[in-house]
Amino acid sequence: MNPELRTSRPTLMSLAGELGVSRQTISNVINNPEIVKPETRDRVLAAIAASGYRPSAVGRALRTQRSLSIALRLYPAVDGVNGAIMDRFVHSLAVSAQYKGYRISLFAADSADDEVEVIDALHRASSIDVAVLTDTHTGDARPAGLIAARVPFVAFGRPWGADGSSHCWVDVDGSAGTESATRSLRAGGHTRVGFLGWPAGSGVGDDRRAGWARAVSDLPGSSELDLGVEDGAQPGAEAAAELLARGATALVCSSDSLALGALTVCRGLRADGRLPLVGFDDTPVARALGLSSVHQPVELAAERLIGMVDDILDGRTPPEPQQLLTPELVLRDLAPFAQ
Amino acid sequence: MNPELRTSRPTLMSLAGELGVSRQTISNVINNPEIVKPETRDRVLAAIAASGYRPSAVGRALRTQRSLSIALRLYPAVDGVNGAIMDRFVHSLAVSAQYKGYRISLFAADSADDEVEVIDALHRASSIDVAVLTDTHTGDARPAGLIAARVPFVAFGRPWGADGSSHCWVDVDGSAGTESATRSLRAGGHTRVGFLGWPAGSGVGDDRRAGWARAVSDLPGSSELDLGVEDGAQPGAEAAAELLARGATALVCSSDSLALGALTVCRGLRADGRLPLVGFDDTPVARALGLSSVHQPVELAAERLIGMVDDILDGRTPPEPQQLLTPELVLRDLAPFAQ
DNA sequence: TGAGGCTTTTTGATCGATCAAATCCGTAAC
DNA sequence: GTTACGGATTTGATCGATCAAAAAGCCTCA
Repeated sequence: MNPELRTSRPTLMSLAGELGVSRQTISNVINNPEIVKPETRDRVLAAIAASGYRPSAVGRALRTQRSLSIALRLYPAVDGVNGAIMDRFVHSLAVSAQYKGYRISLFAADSADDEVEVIDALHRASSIDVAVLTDTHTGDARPAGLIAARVPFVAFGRPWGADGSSHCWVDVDGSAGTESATRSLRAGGHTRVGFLGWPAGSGVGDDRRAGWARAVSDLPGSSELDLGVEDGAQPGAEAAAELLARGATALVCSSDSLALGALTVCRGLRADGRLPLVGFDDTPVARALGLSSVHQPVELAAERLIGMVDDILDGRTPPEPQQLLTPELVLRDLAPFAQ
Repeated sequence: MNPELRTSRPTLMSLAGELGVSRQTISNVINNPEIVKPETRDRVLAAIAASGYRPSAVGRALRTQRSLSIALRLYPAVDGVNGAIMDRFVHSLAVSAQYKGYRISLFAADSADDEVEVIDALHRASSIDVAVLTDTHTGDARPAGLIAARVPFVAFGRPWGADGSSHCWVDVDGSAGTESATRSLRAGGHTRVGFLGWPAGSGVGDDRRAGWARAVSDLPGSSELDLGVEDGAQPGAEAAAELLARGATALVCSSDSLALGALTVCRGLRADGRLPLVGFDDTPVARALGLSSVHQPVELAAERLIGMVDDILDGRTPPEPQQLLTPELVLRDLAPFAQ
């Protein structure tokens, strides 16, 4: 290790020596100001400000047995337009965490099992107090794994298919988003609204499909206007063409990737500048092209998750351990250059 | 704080007691295995494995004065197609850091000054050992600020306009990327290759422009085929139209955002499936659309930066404190749906 | 004068590791 | 048979904070 870098920072002891008070008094000024005599407090605060003293997070963590760090797995950049939603989430989480005095500690993993293993290892090493799971899916083994390892955690995403009350989570109601998108298209006069989604079986995908289905349940023949394909622009374009051939005049998609693909095919459907096409996730591409999309309130989700973390670590039971947030439909006119 | 969560993890002391050896012996097995008698070592290793013991990162950090944490500022998700490059970088950094035993600690900031302040505070609190700067630009005050605060750091990006040897950095040679893109278009027969970039003045933008300029310096009249506009698809489309009007038959762009805008305008220039149009950053959108682009080796950059961090913290002088990496041109045929 | 009850401050112990130095032990040399 | 040596292991001190409890200071009142 490099000794040159060991800039001798002030410590409770060094500050106490200079000030002629005990270390505990300074500690109290920081953690329990109300029990210190006002004059003493002011004198100490001035000295703290002058010296630039900051309590060592390490010393504190050792004594209190709290690292105030939150583990978050970073997935490899996905090969598609989506994933941008995760950027926003990670940033929001960093902001909320910082605000409440926590730090986000990143890690990478090769698989779900590996993820649990890494989290467990970080936790056993007291590097982190708690983990945040993202991208929950049907048959997700991570919650059970973490419970077995006794690592506290919260999830961004419902425990699809499993018991929803076994742990804390926040999720966005995707079906509300697609339902709102579908009804908006119907309000525009469309009676043949198709759904361009993923193959049945994924929790998120089925949920988004369900919202569309609710909104078209009174329209006969709608079940033919439902296609499930792999995510991506090319599959989206092909499936969109098929849906139009079956008579659809408007489309709701499970992702902006699919919508991007559908864009070209749907150009003919344009009324005014707006396309009867709605994507999902409100990614930068959708904004750039002027594509309508469903916007997830990830900032809010992050804030709620950090609130739960705070409750858990302080020994409180989160008042609302499971929260479903409502997304917002963003309607846009196609960008001039894309028309 | 919640006492229920204090699962009493094994410690050096508890393990030592059960095994009948001293704590230091176990410590040695972990940190200096070669000085421990093989039989003892095996016995200790078995006990470590059985108990699931992991050295407390906190205890270790307190003693060694090294947190093994690296600060990284997370920018708000930018409103554009770009920024995706940062995703890849952050992920790569997490991977490389983890591999070398470091952790990435995220934080958010409102401004450059705030960023320096937060980093300094984290450093004074011993939460981090070192910081990684990204998005360096002309007139960047952060390096000087961190040097003044005596916080070690490395940068992803050159110190544009400033002394390049004052600190460690890794950057990608943007001009080599645009030059290669331009030469590739010329090899395809084009003699009127335009450059669609940003207004002069930004280090990154001027560098990318310079690469194009080098590659067309022998073609008279090329200087008219250079436009600088704000980043974005709409400005890109408008500027592309103007360049074509001036006689350009091929375009090299400073970003995939600009290229996305140019895409529509350039459709007529297509020869076979490939467009004489090259973007920059190789973002997911470019891949989705089948747009040629310049790919930055961010994984390598991250690896090199972590290597430098490792050198700095261990008191070594990095053998190559400033590194310029070469990007790679990725040529693609337009996706069928986008044609 | 000094005992009692506050408020305010200080002292001792502890969290879990590593460094540095001391001790232990078996073997070889004189 | 004692000394010296080198490998293996153990002991004491320390990193920087907080908790818990003791001590000190101050005012009141008998």
